[in-house]
Amino acid sequence: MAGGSKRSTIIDVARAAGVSTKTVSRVLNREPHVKRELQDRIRAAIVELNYQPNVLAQGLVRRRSHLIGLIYENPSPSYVVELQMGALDRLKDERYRLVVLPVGSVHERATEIVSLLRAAAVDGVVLAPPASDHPVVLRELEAAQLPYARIAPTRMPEKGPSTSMDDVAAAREIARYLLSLGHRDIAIIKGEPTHCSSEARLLGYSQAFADADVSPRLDWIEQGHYTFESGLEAGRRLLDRPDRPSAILAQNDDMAVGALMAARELGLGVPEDVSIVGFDDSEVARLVWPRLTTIRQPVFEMAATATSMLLDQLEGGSAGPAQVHPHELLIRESAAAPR
Amino acid sequence: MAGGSKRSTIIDVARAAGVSTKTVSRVLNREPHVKRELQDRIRAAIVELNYQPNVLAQGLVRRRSHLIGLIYENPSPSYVVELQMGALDRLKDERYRLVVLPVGSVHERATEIVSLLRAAAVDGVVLAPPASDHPVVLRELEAAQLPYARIAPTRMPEKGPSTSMDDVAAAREIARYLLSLGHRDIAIIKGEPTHCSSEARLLGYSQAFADADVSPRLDWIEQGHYTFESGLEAGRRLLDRPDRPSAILAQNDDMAVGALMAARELGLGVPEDVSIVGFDDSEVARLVWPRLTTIRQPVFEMAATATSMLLDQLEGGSAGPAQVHPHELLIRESAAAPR
DNA sequence: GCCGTCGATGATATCGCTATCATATTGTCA
DNA sequence: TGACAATATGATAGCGATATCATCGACGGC
Repeated sequence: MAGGSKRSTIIDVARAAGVSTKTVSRVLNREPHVKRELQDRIRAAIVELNYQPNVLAQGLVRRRSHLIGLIYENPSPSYVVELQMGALDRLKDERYRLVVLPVGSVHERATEIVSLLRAAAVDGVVLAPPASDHPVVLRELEAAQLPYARIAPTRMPEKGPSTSMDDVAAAREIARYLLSLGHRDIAIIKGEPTHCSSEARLLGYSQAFADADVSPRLDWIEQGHYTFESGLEAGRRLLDRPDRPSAILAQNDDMAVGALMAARELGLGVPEDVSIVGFDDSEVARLVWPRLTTIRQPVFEMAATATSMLLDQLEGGSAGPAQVHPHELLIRESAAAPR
Repeated sequence: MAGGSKRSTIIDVARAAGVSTKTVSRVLNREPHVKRELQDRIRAAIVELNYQPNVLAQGLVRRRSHLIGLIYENPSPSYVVELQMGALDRLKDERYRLVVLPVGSVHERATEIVSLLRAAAVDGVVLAPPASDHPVVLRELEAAQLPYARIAPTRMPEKGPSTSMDDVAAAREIARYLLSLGHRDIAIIKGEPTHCSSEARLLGYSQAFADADVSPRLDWIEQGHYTFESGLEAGRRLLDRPDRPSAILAQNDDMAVGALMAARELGLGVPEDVSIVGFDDSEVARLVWPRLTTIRQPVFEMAATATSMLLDQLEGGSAGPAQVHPHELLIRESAAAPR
């Protein structure tokens, strides 16, 4: 192998092949009008010298860093990893790279996000909830002319390209499932209030209740934060009372697992004494016992599509319409008919 | 706010402040020999124009992209996220950004990793297992003169800066714990064979067995792959036999949860009928019931320290000695004395 | 046979910044 | 007070690529 200790430049390649740098550049970028024979000679020189173009120099002149940012806040590892995998899957054969930019709280530092992105020199950004729903973030992004694609927004559908699932329909579906099992005393554990998805899911639940002529009890609606701990506490409050519900709708799996744990603490069997369902189909949903009945959220697909949309924009194409990915009700063992 | 649609350059700032670009550059980079009054004027111009230096241009001239790569293969989301959080925590106040580079199988594409890194234009790379243990990867990295820092290597301790935990001692400790509860019929579920940690942990187990004069049964050693599914299958094989073990040492938590599920399928109570312990203290360890007795692996700390070591190298400092972070035996409910 | 077009190549400016060196201006000490 | 160092600033040349424009043949049509 060529063991040169210093990286070779386009000039070295040009010299080795006996042509101008521009011609090398033409070959590199697959521009037309270079004779076959010359191309071969240049390609050989590139291999010989183990040449790889300097991405920074390319970026400087093309005004493009080939860096894509991914903004998220979600604390659930499996959600985050799915998100990243989806984005990376789309980037695999491109020369774009992914810079991860978790933000402690999008809500609190919405105005800082743009300068974070500018400092990171990304060409564009994929926004996961709740950043994808934040008006300030979107406004600043537009002011800074930074292309973006939104994952699972619930508001302002006209703003920028987006990929989503139908949160309302999904929530309605899982609530209807509980109702179909015969449950009428159904409690709800809501997610983080700053995430709009929690409102959308709540709406879906209410629609299902209305369809079944069941009126939800307000004192059975608990506020959580999409975390295991908040689910545990909410579960304790709901289940440790004489008039406890026969089923719990948790707005994500982590909280559902928390509620599961609360039931266990109180000696209640799931699903015999209380049914518990989640939302997301995160990894734990399959790992706990009983395995959670839940809604599979197409996180990977949404991330991949959003990344695709962003790339289209960066390459000068059009945004394309919002794309909705299908969800799926996964029936497992954590819910059954009430006794 | 300055609403200029085009980004301003250092030239604009220089013009606005009535100085040369070099002087602006000096202020930007905190070089000495600029009068207080001038500094203030330049800073004001920077704010006024909302100027942020072009990272690509800086990188081109400084031969530095300010990008750090993170290579990992581990399929466990909570491990990956911990790793990233640790690295990001250290990078928070630096101007380096993190590019995530998951690799399907380090073992299969060891030689491609360097060209992947060169294409990504990273200044250096943090290697998580098993890349941190792979001789080919390390050799190629050195040939390419790409600085690296290793997380949790088990071999070749002299190669490059590294942070680790004492896998052997940790494994010995958790095995000793099972022995101290009175278990003698102990099975083992091993992890991915290409990861050296699985050998180290096995060694630790054997040391504990030897200390207690217990000889391990070879037919109670199952091969897994650090995944839930492999743990489930191994658990089924181990527990569905007349001479089943009274305890299982799983080499990570995902497999331990799999074994837990297998026990449940077979109607065995944990820990009454069989004790199961894991390794890692990943998120699920606290979410399942019974919660897993396990070893807390200081992943976050190792990642943060490794990143720190890499940064030191990049800034011209020395590598520093290998650093060992303490692990911790976490006693929860999944293990008890045998009946 | 002349002009226009297209194909193939090279020379050079430029992207936005920093390094280097040159050039004042001031301060210090024998 | 002169010499020399230290401070303060600017002019200019790159970093390594690409874009633009110029150049030079070859070809085809009338």
